[in-house]
Amino acid sequence: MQQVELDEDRNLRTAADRVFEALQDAIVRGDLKPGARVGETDLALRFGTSRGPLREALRRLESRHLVERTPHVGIRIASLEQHALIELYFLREALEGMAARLAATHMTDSEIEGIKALLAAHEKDEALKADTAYFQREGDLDFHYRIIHGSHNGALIELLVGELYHRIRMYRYQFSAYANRPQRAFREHQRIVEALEARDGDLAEMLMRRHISSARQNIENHLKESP
Amino acid sequence: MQQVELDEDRNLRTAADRVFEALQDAIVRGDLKPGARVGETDLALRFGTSRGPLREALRRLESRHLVERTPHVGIRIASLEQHALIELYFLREALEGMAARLAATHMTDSEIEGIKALLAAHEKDEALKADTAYFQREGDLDFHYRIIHGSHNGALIELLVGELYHRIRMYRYQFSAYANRPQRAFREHQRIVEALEARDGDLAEMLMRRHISSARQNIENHLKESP
DNA sequence: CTCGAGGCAATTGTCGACAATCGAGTTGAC
DNA sequence: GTCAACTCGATTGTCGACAATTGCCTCGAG
Repeated sequence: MQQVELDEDRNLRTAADRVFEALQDAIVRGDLKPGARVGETDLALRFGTSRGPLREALRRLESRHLVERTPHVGIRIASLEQHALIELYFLREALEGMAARLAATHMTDSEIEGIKALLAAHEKDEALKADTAYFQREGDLDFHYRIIHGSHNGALIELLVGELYHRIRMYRYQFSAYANRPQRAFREHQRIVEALEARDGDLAEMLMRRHISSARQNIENHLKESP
Repeated sequence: MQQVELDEDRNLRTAADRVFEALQDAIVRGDLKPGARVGETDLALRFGTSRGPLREALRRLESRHLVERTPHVGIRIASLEQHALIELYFLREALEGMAARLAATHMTDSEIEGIKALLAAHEKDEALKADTAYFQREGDLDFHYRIIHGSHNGALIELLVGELYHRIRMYRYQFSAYANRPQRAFREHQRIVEALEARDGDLAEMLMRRHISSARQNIENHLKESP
C-alpha cells in the first residue's frame, strides 16, 4: 500500500476536496485501473484521511461516472467500454455543436483573437512535429475548451467541462492509440474559426458537428479493425 | 420543526437513498423555498436521521444543481433565475434534438406504436380539457421521456432524465403560469412522431429543435412582458 | 459429484462527539 | 460618527466506533 502525496500547494478548502482531486487524477491517468475494485478503508489509508471525506469524494466521482458504487458491495473504478465512448461522442456532437453556434454570436472579439493565436501556434508546432500526437492532443482539448467557454452559456460550460470531459480525457489516456489525424483535424479547426469570425452560427455548428462526427467514425473504424 | 414522513413503502436500500428522494421531492415541489438557507442539523432532525446520510443526500442534490453548497458556510436551495432556465432550454434543444435523430433509427416498432397511442390519448383528453394545462403538462413530459429513451443511448438518457429534467420540473412547478400553447405543442408532437415513423432522423431532429426553440422563445417573451 | 443451506469474515452504512472555520455583534480607537 | 479588530456563537468538517448487510466458504444431503 503506497501513501499518496496530496496537493497541499493549492490549499483547497477541505480534505474532501483534496482527496477528490487526487482520486480523479489517479483515475483519469490510469493509476487506478478501470474495473478494479477498491475498498474504502484502503483508500482512506492511502490518502491519509478518514473514511468521511473519502466517501464524499467518492460520491462526487460517482456523479461524474468515474467510479461505480453498488450499496453494501463496494466501489469499482469505471470500466471504459467502447460502446460507451461512442455514446459520448454523440453527446459531444450535440453539445459542442450548440456551443459553436452560440459562440459565433457571443464570443468577444478578443476571445476570437485568442483562438486564432492558438491555431497559429498549432500550425508552427504541427509543422515541426508532424504526427507526434501528444501536444496536438492537448492543443485539441484547448481548442474545444475555448469554444465551449465562448458560448457564454453557464449550464453548457458546466456540463461539458465539469462533467463530460473528465470521462473523455480518461478514454484518451487509456486508448491512446487513436490517431486523430492531426492535419485534417487542424484544417477543420481552421474552418470552424473562420465561421466564428464571420459570426455564422449555422455554419459553425454544422462544421463542429461534422468535425466530431468524423472523429467518432474514425474511432468506430478502428474498433472494427482491432476489437 | 415538522417531522417528515419518509417513503418506507418502497424499501430503498439505505437511509441516504430515502433522504435523497424525500429532499428532492421537497425541493422540486417547492416545499423548500428556492434560495432558502437550510442547516444540516435541522434537516437531519426533520428527516429523522443522522447527519451522515443527510450529507450524502446533499452531495447528490448538489451534483444535480438542486442545492448549492459553500464550504464552511452552508446550504441553499437552488435559486431559480430566469436566465438559467433559458440556458437549460439551449441544452434541451441540442440534446433532445439528437435524441430525436437517434430515436428515428433506433426506436423499435412497438415503441413507436406506444408513442402513437400516447398522442391519441392526448388528443381525446385535450379535446375535453382544452387549455387546462396540468394533465397536458405531465403528458408533455411523458412524450419527451419516450423519445429520449427511444434514442437507446444510455449516456444521453442518463444525462437528460437523471440530471437535467429534475431542474426543469422544478421550474415548471414554480413558474407554473407559462402557457405552453397545448394545441400548437400537440401538433408539433404529431409531426415529430410522423418523422419517427418515416425513420427520418434529419427531419425528426429539426422538428424537435424547432419545438423546443419556440417553447424557449415563448418563455422569453413572457419574461420580457412581466419580469 | 453437484447443489443448496447456513455460518463467518469483510466491507459498507450509520451514528454521536469533537475540532475547525466562518459570520455577526460588540467594543474600542481615531 | 465611522471604521477596524476582536470575541462569541453557530454551523460545518472530521474522526473513530458500532451496527447491518453482503459475499464467500464450508458442510451436508441427495
